[in-house]
Amino acid sequence: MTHEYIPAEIEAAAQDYWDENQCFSVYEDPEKEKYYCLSMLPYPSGQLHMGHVRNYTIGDVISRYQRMLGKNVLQPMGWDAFGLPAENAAIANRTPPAKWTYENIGYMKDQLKRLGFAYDWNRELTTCSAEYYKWEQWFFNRLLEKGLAYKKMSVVNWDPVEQTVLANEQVEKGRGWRSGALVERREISQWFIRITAYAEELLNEIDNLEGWPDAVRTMQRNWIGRSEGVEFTFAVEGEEPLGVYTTRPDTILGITFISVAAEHPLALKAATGNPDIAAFIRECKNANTTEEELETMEKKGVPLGIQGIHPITGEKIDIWAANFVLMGYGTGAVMAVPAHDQRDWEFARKHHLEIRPVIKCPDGTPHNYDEGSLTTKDGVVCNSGQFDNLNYSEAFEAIANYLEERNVGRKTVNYRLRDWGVSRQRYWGCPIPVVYGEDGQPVAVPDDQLPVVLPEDVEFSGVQSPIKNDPGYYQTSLPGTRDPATRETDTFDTFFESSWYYARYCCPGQEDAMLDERANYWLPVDQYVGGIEHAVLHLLYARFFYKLMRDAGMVNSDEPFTRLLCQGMVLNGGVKMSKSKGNIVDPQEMIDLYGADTVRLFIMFASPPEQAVEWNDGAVAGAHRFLRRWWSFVQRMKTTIAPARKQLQDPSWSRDLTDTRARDLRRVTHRILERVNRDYDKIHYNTVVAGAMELFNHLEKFDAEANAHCAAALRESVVMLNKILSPITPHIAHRLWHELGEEGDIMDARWPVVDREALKSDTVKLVIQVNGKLRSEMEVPVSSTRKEIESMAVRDPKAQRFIRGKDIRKTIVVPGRLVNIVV
RNA sequence: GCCGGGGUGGCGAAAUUGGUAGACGCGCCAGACUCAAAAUCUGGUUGGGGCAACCCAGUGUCGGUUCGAGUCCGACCCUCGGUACCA
Repeated sequence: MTHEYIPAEIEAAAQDYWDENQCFSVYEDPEKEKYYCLSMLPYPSGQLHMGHVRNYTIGDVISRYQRMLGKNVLQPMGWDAFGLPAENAAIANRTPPAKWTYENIGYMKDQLKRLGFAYDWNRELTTCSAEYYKWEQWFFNRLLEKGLAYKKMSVVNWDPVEQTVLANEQVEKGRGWRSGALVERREISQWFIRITAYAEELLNEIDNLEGWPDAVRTMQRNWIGRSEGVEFTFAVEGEEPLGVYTTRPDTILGITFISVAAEHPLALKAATGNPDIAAFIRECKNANTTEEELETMEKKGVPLGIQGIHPITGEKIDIWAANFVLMGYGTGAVMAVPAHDQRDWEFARKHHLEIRPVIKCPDGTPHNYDEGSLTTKDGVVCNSGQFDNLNYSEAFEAIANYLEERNVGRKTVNYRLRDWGVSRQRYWGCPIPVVYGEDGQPVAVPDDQLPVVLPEDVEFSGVQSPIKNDPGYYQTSLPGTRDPATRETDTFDTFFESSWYYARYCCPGQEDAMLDERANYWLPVDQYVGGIEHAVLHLLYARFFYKLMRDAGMVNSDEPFTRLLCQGMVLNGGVKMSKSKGNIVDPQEMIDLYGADTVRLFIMFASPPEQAVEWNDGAVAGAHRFLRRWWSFVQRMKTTIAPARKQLQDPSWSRDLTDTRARDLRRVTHRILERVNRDYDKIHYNTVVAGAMELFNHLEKFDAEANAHCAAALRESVVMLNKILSPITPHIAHRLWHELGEEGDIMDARWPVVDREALKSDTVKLVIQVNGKLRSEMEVPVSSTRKEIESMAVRDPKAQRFIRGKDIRKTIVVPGRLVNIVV
């Protein structure tokens, strides 16, 4: 059997062909409609995992489909090469991060090639190369010039044993994951990018992102968290006034205490003469910095013995230090209204603080806080003097105006979004291009001295960043002088690299600029594909960065990603594949065993792209079985259907097709095609594959040898099915295309179009329901009127059994679907 | 805690978005081929009842709207993603 299905041979041959003919290299062609399909670039962790395979197969199917629709398709690939895992590997293997990273890239690139992805490899980029990050440093200088980059104190996880900053991921139950030491909150000076200056635009433009999943749009809206409220101050004797922000000014008369962060100046000052407060502040340092931790930990506090003066009543309100308030988020102080806020209520109950209701219960019942009958929703104000009986918006206005007139407050818009902290105290990242003079003031490294190159040949044995201990790196001079200076040894957050890589793909080889005019041919990205875990951070930073580039005149659209698809995870045994769970299925083994087409087919078939997919060895074998059957079917039939090739080139070939069997096959084929095309457009590839299998089941049962009409009909279906499968299983499709004697390459073939004539049928099947329950079905002429359908349904013998002896109250006819008789 | 998803046969899922619940595949059962097994092919396969035609129940739980609900509304349970230094 020379015509056995041997994927290894077929796939290697197809890949060589694509490589040699540069089939996926694309150029700007103003004559053609462009389509930019982008998959999130991988972190080069060592090997591809199934999540990558799924992500990139989805992107590849989209790209190949769009190409067959006649578009000029760009699909690039690159490496998100900076990051923490390289440092961990360096410690574990005593390999410098750069070496480890480049080796991984080499291996993973080979794996990607073996999966047959239609990438334009000429545009490959690696974010840890100085050619790439040079432009990041250059752009940072532009942000400095505009005042969009600045320094401020900010909290980090400090490991007192290793004397280093830990990522949240490196903190386990409050302890450093290697040292086991209790982690401390520590404030250090860090670089920030002013994303809050773009908060309004980032929020408003979410409305225009119609090609994005609603879930992501909602999450981004909530993350930005625009609120309208009032900001006002409490006078504090001998101190600066204490500012707070609230969205509930209607409850201001219910304030019974104020909480400030443990790091707040008022707390620190109070601690000097009070060991209890000092101890509490020390205790607060032993906490993680995550929001989750902040919100779920036990709420603790101590009174500072100082009071703020209520701006309306003039009452003295006790100020507490609390562990759930963080310095640096807002003012570091919050007002507390325990009668109408769950957290404040719990805190007040614990510390026996006054609970003063100022909003009437909705049903008029009295407040009973021992039972916890808490009104947290807005309502009618009470116990608030002149503001009594106002509703929420009236009270909001009246109280805001009151504070504004007395110059102690004002209405304001607030965002939950905080500025983007980009400093990382790590080695394996892009150096922040700044030096510090002897006065400690930061000075930008001039453009002509960029890039500031990260030394790659380093000893990395401990957890400390090697460049922080390397005078050869950090000792320098102030630009344009001989004055000694010290380099910034922090590096950028790796989200910096992934915020603009999609634009750089458009400008391969450009050494003199960050981007050039080619970017505006390809951008914005038409379809972005990646994991839902990036719903907020990466996708928000990338949107922000794009607007920064727009305002720097480098791109001329407002949003980087027109459509977004978030693929689900790959699970095994109901949980995510991971090393720690020991449930990893190695894509390489699967490719070796079955071939890339089988792996691609399985992963597209098993689940809709947005949903989690469960790995199933048996189903993979099933996908392979299908390809083998399809392959041998074509081998068996290709001679029979060969003579019809010329005939099918005439667009009106089917007009003379009189054989009923041939016409039936065409009806089935085009009905399935109609569904398949719809599903391709909607990126429902699991049902595309189901449709392909269904069509194939029909073809296998079809007798093509009956006559020439049947042979022609089968040829149409076979060629069509090969096209339908080709974006998903491109190698076998490429080969069979040639075996079928078709011209050119299938990747440039025209996508099949539904023949409306072929769909036509004389009759239609209708379901008969009685009281909404299925009781019978009937075949009626398509031309039947509503009346005719009703009377046929009522006379139907099976339906009669449920109608007889009862009054027909009404009859509902849904054309083409059903009749429901209500008795 | 907060924000956002998801719960449908033994399993992955489908259902033209309010109109036949379970397409397609996996698994399983039976049969064919074989000395036998594997592979392959054919048929069956939501559960319960019935010789059968058929009947009843059924889409996480409870309630509601509707001629009709997996789909819409309300409450709840479980689970997954994110939570600003994992990427």
